[in-house]
Amino acid sequence: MPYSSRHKLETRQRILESARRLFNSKGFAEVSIAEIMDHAGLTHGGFYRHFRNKDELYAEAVRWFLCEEAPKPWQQSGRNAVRKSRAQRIVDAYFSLDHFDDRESCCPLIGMPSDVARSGEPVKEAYQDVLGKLLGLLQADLGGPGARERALSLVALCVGGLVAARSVADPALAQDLRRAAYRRAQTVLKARPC
Amino acid sequence: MPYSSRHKLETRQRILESARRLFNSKGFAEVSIAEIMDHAGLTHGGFYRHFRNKDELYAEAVRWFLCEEAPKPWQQSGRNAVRKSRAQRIVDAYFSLDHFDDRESCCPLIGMPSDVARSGEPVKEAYQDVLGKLLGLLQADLGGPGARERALSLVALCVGGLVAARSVADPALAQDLRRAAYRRAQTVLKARPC
DNA sequence: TGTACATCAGTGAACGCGCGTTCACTGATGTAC
DNA sequence: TGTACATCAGTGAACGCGCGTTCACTGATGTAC
Repeated sequence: MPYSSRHKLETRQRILESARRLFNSKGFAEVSIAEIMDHAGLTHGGFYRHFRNKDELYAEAVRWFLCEEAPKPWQQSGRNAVRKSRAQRIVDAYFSLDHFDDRESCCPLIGMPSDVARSGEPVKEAYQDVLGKLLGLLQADLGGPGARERALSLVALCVGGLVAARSVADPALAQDLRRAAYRRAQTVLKARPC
Repeated sequence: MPYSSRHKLETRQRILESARRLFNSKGFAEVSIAEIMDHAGLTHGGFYRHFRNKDELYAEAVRWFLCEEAPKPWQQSGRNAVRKSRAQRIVDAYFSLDHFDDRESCCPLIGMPSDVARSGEPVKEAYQDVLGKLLGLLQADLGGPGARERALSLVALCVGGLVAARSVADPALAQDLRRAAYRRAQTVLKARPC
């Protein structure tokens, strides 16, 4: 079996990374396989050595966000943010202006939600894996009896605050939405529900 | 000028209604002009008597949700829900299972957010008109100094709670997300931020 | 160690298809007389 | 009131294009000897 399996794996990962970025910023239907392969430094024909079809790639690309070597904002063990809990750091990173602006590399939870809602089960499962990961991190960190409930509403605030803000024409309104959701998330983080 | 202007307006509205439903449930790129015209009882060629192109239709279709004769859930003056404030009724309707399930006729805020985020200014302006309408209703009803801030976080919870729930494979998790966001919205409705 | 071979990742032309858009035409109907 | 006409909403064939997918081929490289 020539071409080491390591070589094939690396190529596959380049395709996935290229796909993740393009799907995130342009959406499923607006990205062609040729474009994805081109960004991965390949030609379109080779695609089918790695994936069965475009739909399979989509599900894998969503999930790829979890496996990616590149550190997620909330995984950077913030050495200069010693006082902050991990949940606090996750929420800070999620609502940050950088994350809002980064259409290519942002979390797929905010990059492609309505496309996923209209996709098949495999894609929704991949989305759920990402959402479950975030939910689990938050819940574990919050602890206590209401942890899951609080984590769920934090996820809703994260997704809604950024998705709505991105879909609005006026930048001032967008920032108001993002910041209001962020402040509300702070109250969820800091206190049990009133 | 044969064919009364009333006739042309009615045809235009049939196209908009058809487009709104199809864009909501399938997304911008996944719907063809022929399909929209077919659902409106017309053939594709006549489309360009009413709209300049598909993009223009998209923006108009988002905005059409506001003008539509069909009553929005939160506009039904609930005669049998006398005790509830209008803001309360809006939030109840928004998070209802019916609204969650209705992919065709749901609010475009939750039907097409990520498509809109990737579209041009006219589409974002239309989305903003809808979001602004909801925001204004909530804010006016809440009243007081923190009203806008609370209304903004309610919108984030509405959008995030339903959009995330729709993109997840496990129905139980979807309902957990929807209900947790709803309960959190109740605390925002009932009390000033802690 | 060196060589012949088999494998299969990657190439690029080709395919059929559906799309957005255009256009010559039809025919229903408001208006002028 | 009745009729001829002009307008333009709606039709459906046609266009060029880019897409997902297939396939015969190339050539790099791991393995067997």
